[in-house]
Amino acid sequence: MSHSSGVRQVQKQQTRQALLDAGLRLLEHQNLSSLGLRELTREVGVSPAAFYRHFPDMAGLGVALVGEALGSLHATIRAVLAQGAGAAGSAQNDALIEASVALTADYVADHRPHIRFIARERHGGVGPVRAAIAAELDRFADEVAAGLATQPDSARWSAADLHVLAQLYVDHMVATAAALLEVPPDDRAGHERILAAARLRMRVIAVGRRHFFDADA
Amino acid sequence: MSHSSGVRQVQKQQTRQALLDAGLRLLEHQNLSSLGLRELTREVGVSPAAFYRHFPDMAGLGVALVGEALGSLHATIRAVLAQGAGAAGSAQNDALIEASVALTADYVADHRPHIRFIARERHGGVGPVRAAIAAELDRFADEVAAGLATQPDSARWSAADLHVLAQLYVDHMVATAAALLEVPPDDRAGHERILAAARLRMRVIAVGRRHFFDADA
DNA sequence: TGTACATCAGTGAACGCGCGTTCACTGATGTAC
DNA sequence: TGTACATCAGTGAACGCGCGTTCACTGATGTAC
Repeated sequence: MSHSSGVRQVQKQQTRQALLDAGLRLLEHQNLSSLGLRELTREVGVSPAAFYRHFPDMAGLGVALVGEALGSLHATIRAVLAQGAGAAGSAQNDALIEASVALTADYVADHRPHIRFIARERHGGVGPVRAAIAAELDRFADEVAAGLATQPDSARWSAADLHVLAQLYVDHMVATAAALLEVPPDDRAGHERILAAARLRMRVIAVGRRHFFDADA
Repeated sequence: MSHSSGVRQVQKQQTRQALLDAGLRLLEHQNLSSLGLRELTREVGVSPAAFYRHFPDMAGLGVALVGEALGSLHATIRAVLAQGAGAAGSAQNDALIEASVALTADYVADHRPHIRFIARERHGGVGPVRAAIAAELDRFADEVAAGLATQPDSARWSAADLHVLAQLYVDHMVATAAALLEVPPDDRAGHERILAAARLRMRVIAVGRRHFFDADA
């Protein structure tokens, strides 16, 4: 039988993970397209040729890093949005906004290098990586749109328009995450300034959604 | 005297411009940090060493490209915003939104490579270039904030909060420009879909601003 | 205007270097019986 | 359990190549008188 947990498989996974970890470390200050294969394997302590046992090329490693960076976020996002299901009124909305902003802040704090990588490569030069990021962000927009749809404030909204609106939320969260990266991790004041701005903008969007179909909108 | 329009100066400027033009062309499919000096000078048809007569390094060329890409936009933005000064009501707002979206669409159509470069390098690996882009976008936010301040819908807004809101407009325009780049230039349907989504999102933001201080906001 | 000297944009050769990829290999792990 | 064979992650050497930077240079343009 094919032992998926044999010693050999485990060791191979360890090397693969070491490549991903070292890649993330080296990508903190450079683009994926300027990261060298030899530079990476040197950092890990394996021979250059060993790289090819795990990835076909650097784009392959980049796509794997996208999964690592964003894959675990879907469940978390759905959980946050579920707490707002059916809720109405500005108090509930504010609670949801606060939860979203806190989620963003926590995730950036815990995954700085991953988020930096995503911000760098989102519009970067490596096609497959750009496509992988776009696909993940699209899924986020799907999830946000589904979450919005459960709220009374979305009553008169079509599914298509809610999806367009969801993209605005996602873009804004990515922009907020990128802004947080520009500030040193221990700059609490700078950090809080960015989060306060994010809350304000999200509130404007939420108010706009609620009043969008008003007579004087 | 120092002839600023002597033959020598003119020729030097021509070579400098040729470097910028070739750089922009080559950057259509790669990052600034993976653009080679020899690759660039080969494209222009000068010796590698000639590069150093014009720029200290690639980051220097990148910063010059940022100025080329965004420098001319400030006057245009101010002109568009001025047409909304003092105007109120959703009709005027829609006209202003339409003008902003049209401006974005036209600028992207006329400057695809420049905008692609900005999107790539905004969070890219080259520090001075990132800083130059951030500075230009900050100036845009200043201008948008000043434009918003002249409108009745901003009556109850503080200058600081208007500036935060202005960043949302700027981020959204950049996101729209980046989305336009993902679609082939001649795909009119895809083009129009992106612009329609941009209009919808801008209208949500505009409605949110107007009703932000309502009792039930 | 003409002449003698200064400037400086662009040249071309040279340098040492690290790159990505290939290949036959080794030896620990896995499998069959 | 023990033995003989298969698998395959990682090795290490080799390859040809293009890179960024330096340097003394050339010759057209500019300046002084």
